Amino acid sequence: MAKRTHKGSVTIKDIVAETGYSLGTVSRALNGKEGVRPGVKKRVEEAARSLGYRPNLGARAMRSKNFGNVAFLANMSNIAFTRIAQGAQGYLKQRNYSMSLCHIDDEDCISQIAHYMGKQQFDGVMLSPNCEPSRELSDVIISAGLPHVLINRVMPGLSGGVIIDYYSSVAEAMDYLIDLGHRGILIVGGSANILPTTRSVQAYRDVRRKRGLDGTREYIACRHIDERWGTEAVQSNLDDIKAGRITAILSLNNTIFIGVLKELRRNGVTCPADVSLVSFEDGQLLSLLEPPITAIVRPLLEVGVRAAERLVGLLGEKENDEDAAEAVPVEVRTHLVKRESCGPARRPD
Amino acid sequence: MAKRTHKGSVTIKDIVAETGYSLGTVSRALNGKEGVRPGVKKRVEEAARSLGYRPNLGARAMRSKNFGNVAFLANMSNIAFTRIAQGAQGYLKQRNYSMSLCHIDDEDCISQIAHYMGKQQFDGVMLSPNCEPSRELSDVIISAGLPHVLINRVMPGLSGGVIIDYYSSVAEAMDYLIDLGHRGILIVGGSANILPTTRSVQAYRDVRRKRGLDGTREYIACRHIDERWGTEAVQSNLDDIKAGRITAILSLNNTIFIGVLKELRRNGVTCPADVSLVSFEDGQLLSLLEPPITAIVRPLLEVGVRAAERLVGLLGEKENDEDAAEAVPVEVRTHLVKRESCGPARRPD
DNA sequence: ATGAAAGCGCTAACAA
DNA sequence: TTGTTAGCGCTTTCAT
Repeated sequence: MAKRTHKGSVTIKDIVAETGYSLGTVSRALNGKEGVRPGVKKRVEEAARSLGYRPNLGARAMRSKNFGNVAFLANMSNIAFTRIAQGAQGYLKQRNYSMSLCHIDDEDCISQIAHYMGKQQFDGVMLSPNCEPSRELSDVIISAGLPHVLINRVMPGLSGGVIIDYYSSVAEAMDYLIDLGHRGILIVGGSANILPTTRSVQAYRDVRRKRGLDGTREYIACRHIDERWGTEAVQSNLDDIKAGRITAILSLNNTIFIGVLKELRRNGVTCPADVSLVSFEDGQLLSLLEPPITAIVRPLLEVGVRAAERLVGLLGEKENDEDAAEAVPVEVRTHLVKRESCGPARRPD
Repeated sequence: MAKRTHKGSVTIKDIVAETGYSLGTVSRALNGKEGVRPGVKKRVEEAARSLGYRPNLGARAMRSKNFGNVAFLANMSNIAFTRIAQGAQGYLKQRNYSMSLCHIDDEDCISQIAHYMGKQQFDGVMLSPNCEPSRELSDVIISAGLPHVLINRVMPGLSGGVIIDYYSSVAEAMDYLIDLGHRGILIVGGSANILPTTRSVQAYRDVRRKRGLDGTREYIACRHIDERWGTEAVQSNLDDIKAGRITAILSLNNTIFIGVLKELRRNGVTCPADVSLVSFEDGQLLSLLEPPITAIVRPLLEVGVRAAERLVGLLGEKENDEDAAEAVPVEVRTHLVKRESCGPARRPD
C-alpha cells in the first residue's frame, strides 16, 4: 500500500524507513551477505517484498562492477545461433544472469563488436563473428578487457571457447559418401577463414588423401553464409555436376543448402540419382524434403549451455588475467543422420 | 596514449583533466546540449575520442532515467519472432537504442513478464506473450509503468500495438479453398484466446456463413503453438480426413504445420489429392516441400520495424500518461502465395 | 557560457 | 552485528 506510483520506484531507502535499520544493514541483508542476524534478514526481506522493492541494477553495477548481464554477439539471421542463444540463456537464467542478444551484421563486424564490448553493460560476452579472424579483431576483443567465450571460432591470442567438432563430422560424412562410390564431392560453405570452414576443408582433404583420392580433383566453394552463395556455387560447378564429375554435394550450412537445392532443381538435377546431398541441419527442414536429406546434426542447445558455463566460470575467476589465455576449447560432437538423399554414385558420362 | 588499461575505463573526469574544462561543461558538450561554444565542444569531443571515452550508460541512466535500451519479450523458439526482432533491432539501432531480446516460456509467462518489466533497465518494451490475455496480465504490464507495444496481441485496458491482419489473410485463403470446392476445412492453430487465433477463427466462421456453409460442420483445433499439437490435431480428425469429410487444412503457424504434415504423411494421406494444405509461412520451408505449400506470407521484418517505431514514439511523448491508451493498433497486411498444395476437393466417400 | 555542487541508488570500507 | 560515510560516473540545478 505504501507502493509508490509509477517509475519513481521503491529504493533501499524506503526499506530503511519501513524497518528502521540502516542502509548498510539493509543492503547486506538483501544481498545475503554475512553479518546479519537471521531475524533482521527476514524482516528486511519481508519489507522489501511488501513494498515491491526491485534493485536498481544500474546503480548496483556502478558500485560493484557487476552487471548481472552478459552479451551474446552473432549474426542472428543464422537460425543456428538463435538455438545456441536459447541454450545459453537457459543456463544463465538459472545462474541469475540475464543475457542481451546482439545482432551483428557480417560487414563492418569489427566495429560492431567494439561497440558492444565497449558499452559498459556486460560482465562478459559470448561471440561468434562471421568476419575473418585477424589481429585487429583480436586486439579489439582483448583491449575491451572483458571475459569472453568464442563460439565456433579461433582467433590469434584468444583463449579457446566452445567449438563444434566439424572435423569429425565432415570426415564421417566423407567416408560415408566415398563408401557409396563417390569421388567428385563438392563442399560448399561460408567464409574460408572461419573455423567451421577451415576444419571442414581440412577433413575433406585428409579423408580424400587417406582414401587415395588425392590424385583426383577437389571441389571447394566456401565464401558466404547465405542462400545466394549456395545458388552461385552450384551455378559455377554446373558443368561438372551435369557431366557426372561431381556426384555429391556437402553443404556446411543450412541456409546455403537451400540455395544449392533450389538451383539444382531449377536445372533439373535430381537427387539422389544425379547427385547425392548432405547438409548440416539447423531445423526441421531437411527431414521433410523429398527426398529427405542426410544431415549432420549439431547439439546446438548444448553448445549454448557450454558456452554460458564457460563464461560464468570466467566471471568467477575474476582477476586471473593472463592464465585463462591457455584454456583449451570445449569440443562438441555431432552425429550423422542418414536419410534418402545419398545413393551410389552415377558413372561419369 | 593516456588510454587507461583494462576496465578501469575512461570517465568524464579524465576528459576534464585533459581539457581543463569543468565537469558540467564537458557533460553538456558531450550531450550536444546548448550553452557550449562550438570551439569548446570540438575540443572536448576530440579529447573524448583520443582518450577512448565511452559513456557509462548505467550512471547516465541513474540520473536521467533514460536507459537507451528497450526489451523485446516473446517466445523465441517461434522463428517468426526472431525475424520480427530483427526488424525491430534494425530500426532501433538507427535511433540509437539498443534492444535486449528476452525469451519467455509459455508457461508461467506472467511472472516472467513481471520480472523483465521490473528490472529497471528498459525505457520500454515490445511484447507478445503466448499466455491467455487476462486482467492479471494487463495489471502487471500497466503497473510496471513502462511504455509498451503489444505485437499480435490485444489485452483489456492496454493500448493497441502492431497486429497482423489475420482476419483478411484467413478470409482470403478460405475463399480460395471454397472456390476450389472445399467444404470441410480444418483450421489448426495456437492458444484459442490469443489474437491470431481469435481473428482467424472469426474469419473462418464469417466466410463460411457468407458462402452458405453455416449448415455444415466446422472443424477448429486451436491449442498450442508447437509441432506436437499439429500432430495431435491431425490424429483426432483422422477419420474425417480419411473419409473425405475434411478435404483441406489451414494451419495458422509454421511449426504446427510441420506436425500436421508429418502426421498426414505417416498415415498415407496425400496432398493435394486427398487433402489441400495452406499454412502461414515463417521461413523457406514451405516452398521447398513436395508439393510446394500454398502459404500466407507475413511481412515479419516490417512488423518489427512498426513496433519499434511505435515504441520510440511512445518514449518521445513521455509524460502523456493516459492519452496513449486510446491508440489504435497498426495493422499489417499479408499476402497469399498460391502453390501446388491446393487442388479441387475430392468427393466424400 | 561556464563552474560548483548536489545527488541518482547502491555497495564497501570503516567505525562503533 | 550494526551504523555511518564516501563515492561509483553521470546529469542537472544553481550560481557566476
